[in-house]
Amino acid sequence: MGPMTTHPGPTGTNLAGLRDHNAALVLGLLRAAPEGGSRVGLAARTGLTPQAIGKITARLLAEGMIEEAGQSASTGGKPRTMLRLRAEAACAVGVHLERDELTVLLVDLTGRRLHRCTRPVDEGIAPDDAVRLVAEEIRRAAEALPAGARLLGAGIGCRGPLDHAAGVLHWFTPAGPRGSSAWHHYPLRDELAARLDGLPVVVDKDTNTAALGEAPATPRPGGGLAYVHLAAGLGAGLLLDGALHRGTRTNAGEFGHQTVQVDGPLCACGNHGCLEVLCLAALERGDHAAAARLIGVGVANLVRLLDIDRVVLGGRAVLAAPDTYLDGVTAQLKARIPDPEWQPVPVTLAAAGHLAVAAGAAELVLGPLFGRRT
Amino acid sequence: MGPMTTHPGPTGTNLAGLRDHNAALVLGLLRAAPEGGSRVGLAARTGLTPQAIGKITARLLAEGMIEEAGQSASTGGKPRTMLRLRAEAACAVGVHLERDELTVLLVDLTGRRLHRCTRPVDEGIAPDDAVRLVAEEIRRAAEALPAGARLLGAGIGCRGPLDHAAGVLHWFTPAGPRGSSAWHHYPLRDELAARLDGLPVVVDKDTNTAALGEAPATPRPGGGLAYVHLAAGLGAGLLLDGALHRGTRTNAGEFGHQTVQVDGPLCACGNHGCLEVLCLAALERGDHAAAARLIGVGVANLVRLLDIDRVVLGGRAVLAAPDTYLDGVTAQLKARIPDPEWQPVPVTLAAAGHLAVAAGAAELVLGPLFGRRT
DNA sequence: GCCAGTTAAACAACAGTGTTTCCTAAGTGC
DNA sequence: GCACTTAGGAAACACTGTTGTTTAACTGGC
Repeated sequence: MGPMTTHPGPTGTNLAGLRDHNAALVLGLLRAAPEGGSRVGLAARTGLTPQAIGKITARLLAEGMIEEAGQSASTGGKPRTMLRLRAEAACAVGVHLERDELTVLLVDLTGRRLHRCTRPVDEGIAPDDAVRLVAEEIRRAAEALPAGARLLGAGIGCRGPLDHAAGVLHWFTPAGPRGSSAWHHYPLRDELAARLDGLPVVVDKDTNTAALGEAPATPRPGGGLAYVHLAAGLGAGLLLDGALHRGTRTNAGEFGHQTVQVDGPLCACGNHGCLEVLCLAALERGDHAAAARLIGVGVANLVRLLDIDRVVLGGRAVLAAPDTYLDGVTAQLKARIPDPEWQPVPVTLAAAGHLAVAAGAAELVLGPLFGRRT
Repeated sequence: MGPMTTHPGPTGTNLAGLRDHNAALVLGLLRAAPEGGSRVGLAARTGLTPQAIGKITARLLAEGMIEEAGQSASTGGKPRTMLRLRAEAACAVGVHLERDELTVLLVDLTGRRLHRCTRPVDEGIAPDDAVRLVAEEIRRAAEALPAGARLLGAGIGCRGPLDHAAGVLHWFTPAGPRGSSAWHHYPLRDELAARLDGLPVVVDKDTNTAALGEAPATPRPGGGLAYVHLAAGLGAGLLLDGALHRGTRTNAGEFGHQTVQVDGPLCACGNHGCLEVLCLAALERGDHAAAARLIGVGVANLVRLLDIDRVVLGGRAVLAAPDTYLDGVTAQLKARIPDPEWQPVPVTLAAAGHLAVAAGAAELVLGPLFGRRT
C-alpha cells in the first residue's frame, strides 16, 4: 500500500465501534429531549429494531448513564417507559482562558452548571504559571462533582491561532502584535493534562467553543451556525452539519479579515479594507451602530457563502450594547439578502452570555459522548 | 419520543452498515492508489486486522469489484499480493445540463471516460423536452457500458438554485431575471428517473459537482477545497472535510454575492457592492485581469474564513484566459494574506477543463460507493 | 542445496453486534 | 370480563471483526 503517510486517514470500524456509535446516538437523542424518550421512540428515530434498542438501553442503564423516568400516557396499550439521561453520571469542565481573566465551569451531562469560578489573571503571566492556575481551579471545580460522577475531561477555549489537533498555542505575544513569546508553540494540552493526572484535555479557539455551546440539540442535516465574536478582535466560529469546521490548521473563522472595501485602509494583518479594521475604528469612536452595520455586511457574506441557518452574536463589545448589534446585524441581513429563496436567518445573542466560551468548551468534551463529530 | 419530525436525523447502524462502511473504506483506499494496494497495507491504513481485511477483500473479489494484480517485491518474506479496483465492474453517467448545451459522460469506477457527447440545446426548450433529450443521451452513453458492468446511476450538474435533496429545480426563468417559468419547482430527478426505468439520479449545482470532480483521492481531515466558477455568473463549490457543503437549502456557494465594496454599485440581487457585479463589469470591458484581481479578493476572504487548502478555477470565462486568472488570483492571495501562519494556498485550473461539471456529476454517484459522505 | 528466519494469507474457533421469532406484561375500550 | 392493542423481554440466529494457529512463499546465511 505504498509508504506510510502521516495522515491517519479514514478508519475501519469493528463491533465495538458499532456499539459505541449506536450508544452515542441513543444518548444524543435522549439529551436532545430533556423530558426523556421511550424505547419505541428511540427505535423509530434511529431506525434500529426495538430489540436492539432494548439491549442498548439495558447496557446504558447498567452503566448508570441513563435511568427510567416513569411512563407516558397509554395510546391504547401498555404505556411506554420513559428513559432519560442520568445527569449526574458524568461531568466535564469548561475553561475560558482570556488575557486578563480565567473562567472555569463544571457542568453535568445535561450541561447544567454545578460550579462556576471567574477570577482575574495577570496579563503578563508566564505559561507555566497560567497552567498551574488553571489546574488549581479545575481541581477546585472537581470538588463539586456529584458522588459517583466521573470527570470526563476539560475543554479549554482561548484565542487563536492555535493547533487544535496538537493542543498547541501559536500566540506570538501575550497581548500584542508580532514577536516571539513564551506562549508561541506552548503545548497547553499536554502541560495541563500532565498536571491533572492525565485527565483528557481538549484545546480550541474561543470562537469555536462558543459556537459549539450554541449548537442545536438536534442539528438539521447540512445546517450551519455561525457564532460571531466581537471583543479586542473580530472572529467567528463555524458549526457546519453539526460539527465545528476548523480547517486543517485550525485557522478557519477569520471573519474579521475579510475584505469588504477593496481599497480600504491598511489593516494590521497586512491586507486592505478588512472588516476588522473598519469595525474597530467604529468602536474607537464609540459608534456601536456603525460597527453593527459592518458586522452585518460580513454576516450577510457568510450566510450566503455557507447557507447558514442561524447567527449568534457574542463577545464583550456585543454584550456592551446587545440590542444595537442585534438590530444592526438583522437589518443589514435583510437589506443585503432580499432574495426570497433565503428566508430570514434568525440572529440571536449568545444564550450563555459571558459564559458562552466556557460553556462551549465543556461541550468539546461532552460532544463525542453524544455522537458529535469532532 | 414525542411527535414525528420531518428530519430523518441521525441513524443507527447494524452489521450490514458496518460491513458496507468497511467495504467502502477499502474500495476508497484502492481507488486512491491507482497501482493498487496489498491486504497488509489496507489493514494498516484502516486499523482493521489482517483477518478482517482478508474477509472483506474475499467478498469484494467474489463480487467482482476488485481483482488481484500480481505481487509486490518481497521484503524478506512472502511477497504481498496486490489488489486493485476492477474498473469495468460498474459505471456512472455524469451530465452537465447548461442553458445552451448538454454534455453526457460515461465513466468507469476509476473515473476513466468511456463515452462523451456534447450537443447544443435550444435555450427555450421545455423541461419535459429537455429531460427526454437527456434520457436519450444517457441511453446512448449506456451502450458503451463494458460487458457485465452495472450502471450505478446518473449525476446531473446544472445551475442553481435547486434542491439537492429533493432533486427539484428552482429556476425562475430559463435564462433571465425573476419571473415564473416551467422550470420553477420542476422535479428533474424524478422525471428523469421515471424515463430511465428507475435508474438512480442525483441532481446538484454545477459548482458543487465541479468541486467534487476536483476532490483529492484521500482528503486531509478537516481540509477544504473551493472551486470557483466564472461564466455568466460567479459561484463556488465548497468541499469541506471530504464532503460537499451545500447548506440546508442547497444554497451554499453564493460566492459572487459577497460584498467587497460596502457602498459599491447596485447588483441584480438587490445588494450593493457584490463581487459579481464588479466582476461582470470588468468582463464587459474585456478586462480579464481586473476580473481576476476581484476574484482574488473574494478567494482570499474564502480561504481565510474556511482555512481552505486548495483553490480551483473553472468556467467559460476562466477558460478563455486561464493564465490571467491563475496569476491574478494567486497574486491577490499572496498580497492579501501575508501572515506566515497561512502557507501559500495552491491555485489551479480545473483539471477536466470544459468537462469539469460533468465529470464531477458522475462522482455524485460514485462517491458513496467509496465512502464519501453525501 | 538446504534450512532457519520472515512475511503474507488463509483456516478455525470465538465474542459480540443487531435481527428474527416468540412470548409476557400492561394498558384501553366495549 | 374479555378482546384488542401496545411495550418490552427471552432465546435462537446470522453475520461482523477478532484471536489463535497453520500453511505458503520468499530471503539469506551456511
